[in-house]
This record gives sequence, structure tokens and C-alpha cells, in this order.
Amino acid sequence: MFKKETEYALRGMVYIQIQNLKDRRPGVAEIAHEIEAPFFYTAKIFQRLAKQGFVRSMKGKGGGFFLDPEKKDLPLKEIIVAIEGEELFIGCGFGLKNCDENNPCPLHHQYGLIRNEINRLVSGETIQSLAKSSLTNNMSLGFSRENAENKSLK
Amino acid sequence: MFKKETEYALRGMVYIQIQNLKDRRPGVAEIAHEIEAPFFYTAKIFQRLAKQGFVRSMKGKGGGFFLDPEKKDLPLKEIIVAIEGEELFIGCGFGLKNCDENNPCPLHHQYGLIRNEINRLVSGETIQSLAKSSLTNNMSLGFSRENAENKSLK
DNA sequence: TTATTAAAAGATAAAAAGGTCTTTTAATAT
DNA sequence: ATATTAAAAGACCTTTTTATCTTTTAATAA
Repeated sequence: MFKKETEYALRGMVYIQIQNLKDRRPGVAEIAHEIEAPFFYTAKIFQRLAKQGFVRSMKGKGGGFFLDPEKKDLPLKEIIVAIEGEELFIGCGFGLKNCDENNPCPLHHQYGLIRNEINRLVSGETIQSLAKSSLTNNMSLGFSRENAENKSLK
Repeated sequence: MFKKETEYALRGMVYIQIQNLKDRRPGVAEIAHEIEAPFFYTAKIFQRLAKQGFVRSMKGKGGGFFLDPEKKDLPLKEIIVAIEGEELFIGCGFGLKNCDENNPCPLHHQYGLIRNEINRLVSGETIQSLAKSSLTNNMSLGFSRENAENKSLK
């Protein structure tokens, strides 16, 4: 569904927010490790997200990434659109440029329903809402819970 | 949502079946033109689809592509999976490999609902069902209906 | 003020997707 | 038979995506 870059971005943002809730500011190394993404690629992605204002960063010792607590919740859709554009949210299932009510492709109506569902999901869920439920329900962002348990037992 | 190759394949297959219903067998040039896809790329895609048995072809004068009328209806899903694998139908929204009920990602449940909808759509709709409704309702596979009207007026 | 830490910047590169072209094979019409 | 038509095969190329690495900048701690 999403590009790899988008997946890494979403996983990483949720991880950052989870750590922020624990009063921590993870760095690239920690983020990349926890979401199982390549270090340098993760660095590049969050560098871009920082420049676009989705996340803030601090350099030097004790530095790392964090979400501005002043800002209101960040819907997943904003990150998705920033990375891959809004094709997924406005495009035709058959890839036609002029597909609309007056000139529909054979899948127009049926696909529209699904596109609406996707829209609703990623507009309603936010980095913050997912981080919160993730903390509450011990959800996974990379390593399986089994691995996480093993880790904490070591 | 889908790869370009998949979009071309679906549009082309529906176009072929529409023409077959009119007792015609379109060739690559016609298909590519009508679905607004690059000629050589279209040729390659349908060459592969023919080898995989999704469509049949005849060489030489009067040749072209056609769907085996003996076969039962072909769900879109079969073509999608043949071209891009089944990631879309089994994968995690966050791109995790071990995401399941026991070890869910933060989006697991919500995304599952959408994945099911997609599955339902492309399993239920077939090349034949779309070709039929396309014929009945004069739907578009490339050129907008306005263009089609202009074309028929010339 | 210097050493250390960590992100920013930017160059490079490998892999996948998307697309093009030429040559070969097979069918048909004359 | 042979000229023509059209798909099959396969080589090649371009762009985008995914990823890696090195150098620079900025912050902090000692």
C-alpha cells in the first residue's frame, strides 16, 4: 500500500512519540534499530521530516528527535502526502487521469468506496493516537513482542 | 494503489474482453492506443500475460488477443497477484513482517478492515463483469468519453 | 576551550520499475 | 511459394526508489 519510505517514516514517528511520552528523545541509531530500518536511510528520512516541520531535532550530546508538544495531533495522512503525494487519495483505481463521475472507469464507484475508507483511516488516526494505544496495548513497531520480551529478560 | 504495469494490464484485459464481445480480436497497437499505454510496454505486458495463460493470442494477419470463452470469469485479483505478488492482500499497513493478532502493529485492526475490502472488491469483480458493465454504461479505459465522442464525430 | 556526541548535508550507488527497440517466429492472404 | 502481418523474444535504456557513506555543523559536557 505505502512506499517503504512512508512505512519507515510512520513507524519512526510513532516510536519517537512513544519515547517522548516516556520523557526520552531517541536518536537515529535507536529509531532505526527499533523499527528495523536501515540506519542511513532512516537518518535521511527524518532529516527531511525535520526540515518539513513534522518533527524537531536537537544536535549534540543528549540530542535526538521529538514532536513539538505544542502542536496539535498529526494525522498519518499528512506524512503520507508529504512523502508520496496524494495520488492514493485522489487517484483512479485503473490509473486513469480523467476518471470522474461524468467519465467513470469500470471500477470507479467500487474503488471510490475503498479510497474513502483509506482516507478516513489515515485522517482519523494520528501519530499521537497510535503512540498512546501502542503504549497501552504493547504493540509492535519492528521487533516482535517475543523479541522485546527476550530483550527485557536479558 | 497498483503498479503502473498492473493498471495497464487490467485496462487492457477489460478492453480485449469488450472487443471480444463484439467479435473482434484487438492487437497490441489498438490496445495500447485505446488504454493510453506505451506500445512496447503494452506488448511486453501482454506477452507475459499470454505466457501465464490469462489471455490467448494469435500471430499473423487477423491476429490479436482474446480471452478463452471456455474459461470461467477471471477475478482482477488473479492478475494483480500475478504481476505484483500478494503483498497488498496479506501485508501489514506499517510494513512489518511479523504483524499479526498476537503481535499487532498500532494500525493492525483498522488496516485489516481496509485490506479485507480491497480483497472483496478484486475477488468479486472480474474482467468479464467489468467488460459487460463497461459496454452497458459506456465507461472509459483511456480516452475520456468526450474524446471518444469527438472521435466518432470526425 | 576542547573533546565528544549527534544531526545535517550532500555525494554516490545498487535495485526495481518503467519504457524502448530490434530481431525472430508464426500465421494468413495472395 | 512468397509477401505481409502481427505476436514472441530478448537486449537495452531511463527514471525512481531504496540505500550507503563521508564530510560538515551544532550542541553539550568536562
